[in-house]
Amino acid sequence: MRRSRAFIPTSKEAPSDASLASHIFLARAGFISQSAAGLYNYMPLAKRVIKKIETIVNEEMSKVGAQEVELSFVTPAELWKKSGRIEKFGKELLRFKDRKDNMFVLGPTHEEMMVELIKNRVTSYKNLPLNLYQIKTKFRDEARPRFGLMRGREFIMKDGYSFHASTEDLDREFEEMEAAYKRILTRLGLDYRVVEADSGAIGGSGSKELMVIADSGEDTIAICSKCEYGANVEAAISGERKEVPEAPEAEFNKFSTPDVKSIEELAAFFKIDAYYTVKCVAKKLVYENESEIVLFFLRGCDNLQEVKAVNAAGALEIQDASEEELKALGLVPGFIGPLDQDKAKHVIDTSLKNAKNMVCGANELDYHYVGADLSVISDVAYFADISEVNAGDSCPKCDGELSFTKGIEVGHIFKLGTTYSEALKAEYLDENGKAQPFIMGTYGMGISRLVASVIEQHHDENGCIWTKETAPYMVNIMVSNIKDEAQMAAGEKLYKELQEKNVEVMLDDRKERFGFKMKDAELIGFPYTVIIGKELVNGNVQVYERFTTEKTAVNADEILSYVMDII
RNA sequence: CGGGGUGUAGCUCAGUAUGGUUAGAGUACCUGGUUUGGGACCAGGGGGCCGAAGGUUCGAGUCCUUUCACCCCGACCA
Repeated sequence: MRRSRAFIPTSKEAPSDASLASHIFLARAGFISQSAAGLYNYMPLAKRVIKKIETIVNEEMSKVGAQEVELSFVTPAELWKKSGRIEKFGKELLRFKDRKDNMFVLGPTHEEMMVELIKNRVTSYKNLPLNLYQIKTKFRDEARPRFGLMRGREFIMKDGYSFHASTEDLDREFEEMEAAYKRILTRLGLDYRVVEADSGAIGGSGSKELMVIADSGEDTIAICSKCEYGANVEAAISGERKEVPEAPEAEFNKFSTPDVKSIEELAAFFKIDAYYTVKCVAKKLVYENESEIVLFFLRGCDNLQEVKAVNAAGALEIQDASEEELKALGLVPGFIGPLDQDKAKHVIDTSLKNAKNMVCGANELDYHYVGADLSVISDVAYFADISEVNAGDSCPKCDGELSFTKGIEVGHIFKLGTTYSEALKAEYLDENGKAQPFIMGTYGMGISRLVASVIEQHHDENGCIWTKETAPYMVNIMVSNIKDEAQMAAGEKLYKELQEKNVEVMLDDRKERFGFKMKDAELIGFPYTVIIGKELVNGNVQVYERFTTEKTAVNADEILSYVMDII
C-alpha cells in the first residue's frame, strides 16, 4: 500500500475521553473511530489486525477439529424466552420488532441459536462429539461501555460450543480448548494466565478465564509465585496457613467491652491478633422474589468476598444492610456474634470451623465473649468459603505465595452441562436408544478486546508496538525526501520486491519531512521501518526496529535479503 | 440504574459569572514559496444553524424551560 493513497487518519491529539493506552493510540493512529457510546468504526488498519487475529483463531480451531459456522445476528426472541434468558439478560438484550410485529434480539451470545441449529440434526451418540464456532459481532447493551474496544456494546467475539455424550468427553474437550486458547494467545505474543473463575449462578462443573496481564485490566486475579495456580479473586482460595499466631488463653466468659465495635479496636482492646476475632458482615441478599438479611462470619483478619457470598447464599444479588434493618431484627451492630443467636441466616467461613480461643460479639450492647469455642456449632451451622484471599496467603496447590495482579479477560471457557439442551429440549439417542440431553461446553474469546489487549501490553509513549503476528503491515518503507530521485527509486524498488515476496508492506511516499514520517510510523507501530534517506549516497539505508527502537545501517544492495531475514 | 460533568471549526479547547461589532486560538486542510534526519517556516485561503427545540429580549454562544448526546464515579457485566 502506498501511504499517499491509504486511509489512515492519524492525529497528534487524542480524543478527550480516552484514558487507556490502547484507546488513545488506536484512535490517534487511525485504527478506530467512535460512532456512539460503545460503538466503533474499524478503519483499514484495524480491519487488517482483526483479520490477522481471526486467521490465527481459525487455524488453531481447525487443528482441534472445531468447525466454523455463522449464525444470524438477529435472533428470534422466542428462543430467549424458552431458555429463560430474556429476563436474566434484562436490558443488555437489545430487542426490537420487525414489520410483522415479531420480537427479535441482537445476539449477545449464541447458546440458544447453536442448540437450535443442531437440534434434530444431530440425533445420535455416533455423531458426537461436535464442536462448532463462529467469529461474529455481538451486541450487549451495556449500562456503561468504556475504555475503547475493551468494553464496547458492539464487539467481535469468537464463540464456540461443543456437544458431548458424556462428562468425561466434555472434560477432554475442555482441556483441548484450553490448550488451543493458550496457543492462540502465545502466538499473538501476549503475556497471559489461565485462572479459575467463578461459575456463578449458571452452575456447571467449572470455568476458566484467560487473562492477559495488564495494569489496566478490570479483573483482579491471585497468582502463585511458584506454580501455575491462578484464580480470579471471585473464586480464589488459599492454602493452609503456614504460621498461626499464638492463641490467647482465656476461659469462656462474657466480657465488658464498652464502645469496642471494630475489629481493630477489638484486637487492640484484648491485645490479640485479629485472627482470633470473629467478624460479622451483614448483607442484604436479593433472591428472585424476596430478600433477606444474612450474617456472614469470618476471621477478623479476612474480608468477605461478595461473589462467593452470593453463591453461598444462592442469591442473585448482594447489597449492604443498613443499621436500621439490623436493629429491626433485634441485632446489635458492632456486637453481633454467631453464638446463641438465630435472628438471621448465618453463613460461616470454613476457616472458623472448630475454631477455638475466639473473641466474638455477645449479641448484647458493649459485650463480647472471650475464649469462645466454635466447635459447638460446627455440626449445625452452615459453613462455606466466603473469604477473599489476601496477598501473601499460601497457594492451595503448592508451598508458594499468592499475590495480586490485574488482568483483561480475553477468554472464558465453560463446562455448561445440560442447562441449555434441557431448556430447549435438544436430545440425542444413546447406545440404548434412550433420549439424552446434550452435554455442552462453551468457549468464548473476545477478538476486538484482543486487539486492545495487544496494545495494552505493547506500547510506549510514542504509540503502538504491534507484534509480528498482529501487525497490520510488517514493513514500512520510509523515503525521507521524495524529491530525491535516487531515494524514491530505491524505495519503489524495495516496495516492489517485498510485494513480490508477499510481505505486507507500506511505502511512505508522502511529501513530508523526516521527523513527521518517523513519528507517524512509530504511532502506527510497524514492526520495521526501512529508512531510505541521506545515507543512501554512501550506499546505506537503515532499518528501524519498533520494538527496540534501534536503527541499524544496512548496505542498500543487501536490504531485501536483510529484511526477509528478520521478519 | 443512582451521583457528577461536558456539548462552540475535522481534532484539542478559549469565550458563557455581568447578553451588545462580522464568534476566536492552536492544530489539521487548500494555494504559493522557502526548507528536507525527529510532528519545519513565511504569506494567503476555505471551513461554524455555538447539540436540538421552545421561550425571555430591541438584541442570545451567553439568561430561562424542555430534550438529546457523550464522558466520569458507582451498581451491573454469559
